[in-house]
This record gives sequence, C-alpha cells and structure tokens, in this order.
Amino acid sequence: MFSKTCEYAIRAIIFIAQQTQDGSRVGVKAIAKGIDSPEYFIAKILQDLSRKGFVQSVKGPNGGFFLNEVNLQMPLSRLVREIDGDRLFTACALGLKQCSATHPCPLHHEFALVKSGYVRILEESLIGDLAMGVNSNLTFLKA
Amino acid sequence: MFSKTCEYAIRAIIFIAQQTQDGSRVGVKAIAKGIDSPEYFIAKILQDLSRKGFVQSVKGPNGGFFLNEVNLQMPLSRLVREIDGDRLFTACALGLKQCSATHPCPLHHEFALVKSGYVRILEESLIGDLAMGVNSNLTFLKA
DNA sequence: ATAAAAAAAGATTTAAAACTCTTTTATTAA
DNA sequence: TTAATAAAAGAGTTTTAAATCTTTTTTTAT
Repeated sequence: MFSKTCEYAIRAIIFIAQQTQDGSRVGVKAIAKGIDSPEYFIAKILQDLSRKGFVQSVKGPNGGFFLNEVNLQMPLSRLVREIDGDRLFTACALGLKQCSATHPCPLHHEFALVKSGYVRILEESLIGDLAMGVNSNLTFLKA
Repeated sequence: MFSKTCEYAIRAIIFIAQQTQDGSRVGVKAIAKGIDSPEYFIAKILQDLSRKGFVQSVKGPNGGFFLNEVNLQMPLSRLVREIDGDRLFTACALGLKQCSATHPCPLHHEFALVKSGYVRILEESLIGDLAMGVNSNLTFLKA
C-alpha cells in the first residue's frame, strides 16, 4: 500500500512528535531504534522531510529533529501525498490509465466506497493525535 | 496496491473469460492488445498461471488460452493471494512485523474495517461475473 | 512427413526502490 | 577557538520488480 519510504516516514514523524512534546530534540539513531528502521535510510528520508518543512531540525550537540505546531496538526494525508504522490488517492486498482465512473474498470464501483474510506482516515489522522496514542501505550511504532 | 504482475493477471484472466465464452481460445498477442499490457510480460505471467491451473492452454495452431468452469467461478481473492501473497490481506499498513488488535500500530483499528471491505470485494468478485460486465460494455479492461 | 502456429522454458536486461557509506557543514559547549 | 556532535549533502550499492529476447517443445493442418 505505502512505499517503504512512506511507512518509515509516518512511523518516524509520529515518533518524533511523541518524543519531543517537552521541547527537546531526538536524533537519527534514537529514531531508527525507536521505530526499528534502517538508520541510514531513515536519515535520508528525514533529510528530505526537513527540506520540505514536514519536520524541523537543528545540527550540532543537542541537535536533532522535532515538530512545530503546524506539523503536529498535520493530517497523514499530506505526508503520504508528498511521498507517494496521488497514486493511492486516485489510481485505478487494475492499473488502467483512465478509470472513472463513466469508463470504469471491473472493480471501480466496488472499490470506490472503500477507497474513500482510506482517504478519509488519512485526512482525519493528525500526527499529534497519533503520537498521543503511542504515548499512552495504546498503539506502537515497532513490533 | 496490487503488483503490476497482479494487475495484468486480473485483467488478462477476465479478458480470457470474456473472449472464450463460446469455447474458443485466445492467444497471447490478442490478450496483450486487449488489455494493453506488454506482450512478453503477460506471456510470462500466463505461463505461470497455466502451470498453476488458473488458466487452461493448448499449444499449436488454433491454440491459446481459455478457462474451465471451475476457474470461471473463482473469486479474485484466490488469484491475488497466489500472485501477491497474503500481504494485502494481513500486512500492517505501517509495515510492523507484528500488528494486531492487541499490539496495534497507530492506524490498525481505523484501517481494520475498511481493509476487510477490500477483502470482501475480492472474495465476492467471480471471474465469470466480471467478464460479463466487460462483455456488456459496462466495464473496461483498458483505457 | 513437414511446415507453421502457438505456448513453455530459460536466460537476460532494464528500471526503480531500498538501502549504505563517506564527506561536508553547522552548532554548541568546554 | 577547538573538539565533539549531529544533520545535510553527495555518491554510491544492492535488491526486487518489471520487461524483453531467444530457443525449445507441442500441436495441427496440409
């Protein structure tokens, strides 16, 4: 469903939110460990997210990543769209170049409803809220 | 969502069903054209599906692919499971090795319902039925 | 029997995603 | 003002999926 890059990005951004509620920062190594992802890989991903403003970062001692208020209020859909593109939201399940209500693939109508369910969930899931779930041990970011 | 292999496989099997209702056979070239897929690639995929019994084939002049009664009654879920494995049915959206109601990722509960919707659709969609939709020009297998 | 047709098999090639390593730059605390 | 810390940048490598090409085998019609 999501690319690996996107999976790690989602887990990382929730982890950062959860770890830096107190105004601190969290480093790449801690993140990689906290979400059980390849260290260098998540480093690259965060570098990219930082450039795009989805996460904040500072270099040097006591440096690391954190989230500003705006990003804490961001829905997952924004992040997913940025990383994996519109694919998930608009692409045809059977890969047709164009597939719509007027020119539907054999699964178009059946999937339409359930697909919009996915989208709605991603739009309604705010980073900060998801972080709270992790913080209270209701949900987890690694096995 | 599905791999390319799986997308082409689904489109091809529906196409074969639709084209051979009269007991005839349909060749690789016609299939590739009919579903707008790379010819050599769909050939490989069909070769595999034939070995596994999901489609029937005969070599030589007037040869080609067709479906027996059992396969016409087969739900898409069987095909998808064979090609893409359980991934779609069981894997965690965020890639956690283990993710369940008792050890859920932050999206587990939200996605559980809508995911089961997908599965149900795949289980209820029979090849033969989908082929009828195509046959009556209600649905399409290529743009 | 033989030639043509068509799938099966085998072997590569290409392209994209996933992942790693090394060097540079910025920051901070001693 | 220097050494240590940590992210940024750049440049790979590895792995997997997607796609292609060539040869072989089977079948059928002439």
